[in-house]
Amino acid sequence: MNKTELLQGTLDLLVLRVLQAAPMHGFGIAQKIHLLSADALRIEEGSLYPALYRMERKGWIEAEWGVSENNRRAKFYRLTRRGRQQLTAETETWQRLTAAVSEVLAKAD
Amino acid sequence: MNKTELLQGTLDLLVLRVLQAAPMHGFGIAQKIHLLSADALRIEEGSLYPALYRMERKGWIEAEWGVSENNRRAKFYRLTRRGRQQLTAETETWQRLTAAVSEVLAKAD
DNA sequence: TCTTAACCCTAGTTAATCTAGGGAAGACAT
DNA sequence: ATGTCTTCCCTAGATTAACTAGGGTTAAGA
Repeated sequence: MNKTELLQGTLDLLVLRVLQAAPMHGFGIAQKIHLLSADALRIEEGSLYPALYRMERKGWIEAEWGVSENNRRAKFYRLTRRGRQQLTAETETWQRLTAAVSEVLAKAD
Repeated sequence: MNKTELLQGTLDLLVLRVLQAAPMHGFGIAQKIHLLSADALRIEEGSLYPALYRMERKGWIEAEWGVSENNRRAKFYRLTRRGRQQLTAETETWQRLTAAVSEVLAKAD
């Protein structure tokens, strides 16, 4: 079935949402998503870092090097204003599309 | 934002579900999804036919040529037993993943 | 000193969907 | 009869997200 453990298109949404709560480094973002989803969502680093780079390039997030809770060098990301707008838009799209799929699943007969 | 009007990975699920309700030809499947979703989901023919071909190759659906309601030559698809199993599995995956995403969206703070 | 864990990164692959076409044939109006 | 519209099917090539499968550095702890 799905090799990807993620619905394509949701990674950006998840990352934006987590960063809205608080600035965070990449590794921490992945951990938080994993934790909040009760193990259901697992973000591969090979997916995450390219995604962060993409989003930075689009101006949705900004990075700054710092030191993590574990005293490691880490790159902290935070939402920009455009990132907040993007989050709003993607959240709406997500709601609309999942509602639509649910409708089809429910009413197909 | 999303250029695709679909969450990737949901097309198979939608098609399987519609075919579970009744055998149908490709064009009709697209119409039915469009209708049931109240215009929110639109399946491009360039996405649909390759998807039907993939699913037939995987043994989830079977095709037979016939004549449509409008007296046109049309290829009617129906679910196989394995297609029904696949539908069950994909429905579960869908529920699990959307629930997980919702959790993250809700509890990130 | 060695291992493990925390952190970051990238090249290349895979695969789903879209774009942008093409074509045949029935229906219907003129 | 001609032309146009609609229904139905199909495909090549592009795009792009996410994955696989690596690689590397450095702090902590045994």
